[in-house]
Amino acid sequence: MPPAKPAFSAIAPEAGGMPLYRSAKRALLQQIESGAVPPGEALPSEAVLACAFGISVGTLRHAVDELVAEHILVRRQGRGTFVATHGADRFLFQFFHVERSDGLREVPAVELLSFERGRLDDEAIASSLGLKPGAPVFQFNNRLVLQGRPVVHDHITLPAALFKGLSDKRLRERPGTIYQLYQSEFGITVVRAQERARAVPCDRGSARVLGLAPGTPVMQVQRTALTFGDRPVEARVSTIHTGVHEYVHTLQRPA
Amino acid sequence: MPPAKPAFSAIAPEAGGMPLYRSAKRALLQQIESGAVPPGEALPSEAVLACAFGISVGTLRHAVDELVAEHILVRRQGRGTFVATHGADRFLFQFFHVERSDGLREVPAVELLSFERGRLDDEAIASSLGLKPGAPVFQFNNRLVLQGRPVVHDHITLPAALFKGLSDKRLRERPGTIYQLYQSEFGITVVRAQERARAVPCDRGSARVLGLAPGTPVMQVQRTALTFGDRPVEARVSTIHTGVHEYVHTLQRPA
DNA sequence: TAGTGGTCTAGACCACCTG
DNA sequence: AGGTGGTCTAGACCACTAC
Repeated sequence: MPPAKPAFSAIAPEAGGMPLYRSAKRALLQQIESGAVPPGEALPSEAVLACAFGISVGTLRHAVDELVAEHILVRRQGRGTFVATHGADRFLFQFFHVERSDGLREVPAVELLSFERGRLDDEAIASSLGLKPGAPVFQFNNRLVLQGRPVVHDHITLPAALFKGLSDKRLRERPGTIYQLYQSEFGITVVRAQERARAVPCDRGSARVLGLAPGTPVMQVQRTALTFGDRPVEARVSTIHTGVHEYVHTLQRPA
Repeated sequence: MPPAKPAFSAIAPEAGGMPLYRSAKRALLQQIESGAVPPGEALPSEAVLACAFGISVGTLRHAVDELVAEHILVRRQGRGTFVATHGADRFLFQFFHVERSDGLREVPAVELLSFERGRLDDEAIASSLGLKPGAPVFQFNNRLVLQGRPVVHDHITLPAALFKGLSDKRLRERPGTIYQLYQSEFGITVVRAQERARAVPCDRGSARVLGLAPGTPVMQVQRTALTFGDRPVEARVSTIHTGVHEYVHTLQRPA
């Protein structure tokens, strides 16, 4: 069954104790998650939505405000409110934190080094994805190149159940970023991620990928990428050569 | 002159093209920065403020909403709206990102290892603080201990002009976190920070502090802490032993 | 010109906290 | 009981975009 046509029905008043704007937010999220309003598409206008939900425009705006703050919706004055897409811009500012020491940022060039379908044997990855060891997964390795230098080695694990039909060909021939592929080809929108970083001596595999001597200190970042409802969809181990480039982090949003 | 009494006067309508709620936000920020409403104190009620500014309550709330999102104000239902303070809680969740691999977080025990007043000679630190090389600064070293293990070596540089009268005694005898000291003793509120991380071989100094063999891979995090208006107030180099502990980072706020 | 989101108003009632 | 912030309404006008 293809995605159902959007259906914004009146909000059930029996929602116990929950403020109306929360109910409206949940209803909007549900329609977005279900694919009834695909990424890039415009929602009905605020007036129409408020009427459909049986609430005032101000209350609806409160709900939309929160979804905009979470980068799930994007408002464009005079045009409408749109479901967010994974453009290269968003990827760069929200999910890619490596830049040159002088602050230069660019979209990395990606090379697919290996690709295989197999069964999950790493227990840490299994638990971060909420899977049992032995679950079918795709695993592949990428080399990310910035300013002509290999800087990041990514080892990525995806639950096979969520990415049916993924192949090295589709990965190689994708037009944009990996998260754009997840979204456009598999209907999976990454909305959030958690990362844990360590400094480790570079192992032989990453040393070859990055052109380093084994044992060189590198940053190892374990990322779990999450979709709506904090459901994990990707486990990634990034090995970063921080000679010329650095891992950047701003604590609290810029005003 | 001690901090002026709070003066919330009508918003100048000649503020060119700026929305009223932005003007209100600036006016609130100005009163907070100037110390007219010290950290921990309550603002006048929304009704009073709106009346003083000559705007409606809804518009005032819009301004306050943004300051709450930036952790500059805190709302407490039934009590009032307060200027944020640097409690240990806030420090832990906003500025301290080291936790044990299993997720255990705790407030670190801090030991002051050295303290001196001198002149700035590091050019990178000078530029991050917006100072000229040779400017007078305080520099000191801390060891942070978690679960009985030395985990972080901090090297901190403060502009002497902003921290007049700082001494090793006052640092050692402070009751709470360092940022609480900045706020309560020097009127400096850290609202934001930028960090750049690298993996490096541990140098001799940090190796001694952390009880490691020199050359062990460690994370080196350079932080610039900022106050209102993005003015830099602290430069810090943290050297982190990521054997048992990790550096944690969540991309985008939890819903 | 018509439709969208952006700003703003002037109320209302509720939930919570303090006295 | 009285004051606070939290929610909600039903309008208004403006700025921007598309056609």
